[in-house]
Amino acid sequence: MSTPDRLIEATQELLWERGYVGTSPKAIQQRAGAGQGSMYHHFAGKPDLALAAVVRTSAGMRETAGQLLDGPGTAFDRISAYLLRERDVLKGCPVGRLTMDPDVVASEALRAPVEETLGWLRGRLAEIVQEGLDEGEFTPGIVPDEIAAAVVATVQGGYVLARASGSTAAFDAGVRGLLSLLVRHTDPA
Amino acid sequence: MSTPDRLIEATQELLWERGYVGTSPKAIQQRAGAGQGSMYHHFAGKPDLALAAVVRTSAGMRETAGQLLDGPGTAFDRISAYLLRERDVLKGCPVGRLTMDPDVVASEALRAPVEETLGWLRGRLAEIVQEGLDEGEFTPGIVPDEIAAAVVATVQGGYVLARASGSTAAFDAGVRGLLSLLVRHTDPA
DNA sequence: GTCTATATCGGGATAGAC
DNA sequence: GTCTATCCCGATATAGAC
Repeated sequence: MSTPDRLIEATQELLWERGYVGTSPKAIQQRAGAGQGSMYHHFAGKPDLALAAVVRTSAGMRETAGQLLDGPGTAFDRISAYLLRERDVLKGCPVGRLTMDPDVVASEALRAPVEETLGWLRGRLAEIVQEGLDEGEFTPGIVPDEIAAAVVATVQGGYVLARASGSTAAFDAGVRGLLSLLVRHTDPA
Repeated sequence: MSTPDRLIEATQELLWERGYVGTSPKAIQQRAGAGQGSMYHHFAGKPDLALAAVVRTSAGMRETAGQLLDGPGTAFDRISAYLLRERDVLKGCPVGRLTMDPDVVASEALRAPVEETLGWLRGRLAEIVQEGLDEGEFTPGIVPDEIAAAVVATVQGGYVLARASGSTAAFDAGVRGLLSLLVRHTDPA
């Protein structure tokens, strides 16, 4: 792999583990096996490198989620597939995590891909809920955009509960709770 | 207010705004209007001060949430009151935020109050759901602990969505979505 | 109790040799 | 392209005067 690629990948990992504030250029260089000069040759600095990493991480998340949401089955099936997919729960969400970073939120450039990605996810989920409504799969009256927001929030908040307790149990409980509420709105006819 | 109190309060604010990694002793001193020597006289160092701050913030959150959860009304009313309470949404949760801080999660001492507080909240909500089940207010079959986890996760994840988009709308949408699913499990008889 | 001085280290980057 | 040298500043304290 090329040096820029290794630098970006190392930055992706470190942003996930330690956030923007907690990630130093030196740590990036060491993990990438690249020297100081090499890093500053390819990238303007920490913000530049972070942007490249965030963009790549965001694209990866869209790819992963998209596959599940575009998959086969009913609307409920696809939402379930997204919620129940295997995750490294205790590591949290590499995209959502960034919203707790003051420097990321303060930077229009860095926040943009985060907003886009989570916005896309909500939009895609809302479409699926709408499809379910159209098919008569859900009880009329629920609002697609609200259900979509609740689904994404449950996942993002599940990470918080899991990390607080040091166990994935809380994440699973939240997901099951949401699904148990949603399932009763399906029409098995 | 005493100097230690001002130091703790300044630390509470900074931990909320910038997290543990992003908060420096110097910043604390400046916000508290205390000198270097003064801070190190009253507290052993940054971890010690942070612990005092986290404990106090946790107690405050229990106090606030407890009042709403112990309030009047049906189980659904009290859960609604908790979800719909006024919040500084874009600031996020001062307790949940800490779970994204690697140094907090790595420290048994610092993580303990976070775990306790969120655990207490889930437990209290689960009790209320159970009361609702006992009263025949909810459709049988839902699992109190799971619903409780979903409720707390929706709030914590709602903060993430709000901060990502720079708007409180996503938080509100998620909460309304969850309530819309829950309300249909109530028995208005 | 609070102040100032001092110390060490790492963050974040630039400069110029190779 | 990559390396090493160098720079400045802030993070996180300790020491000792007042």
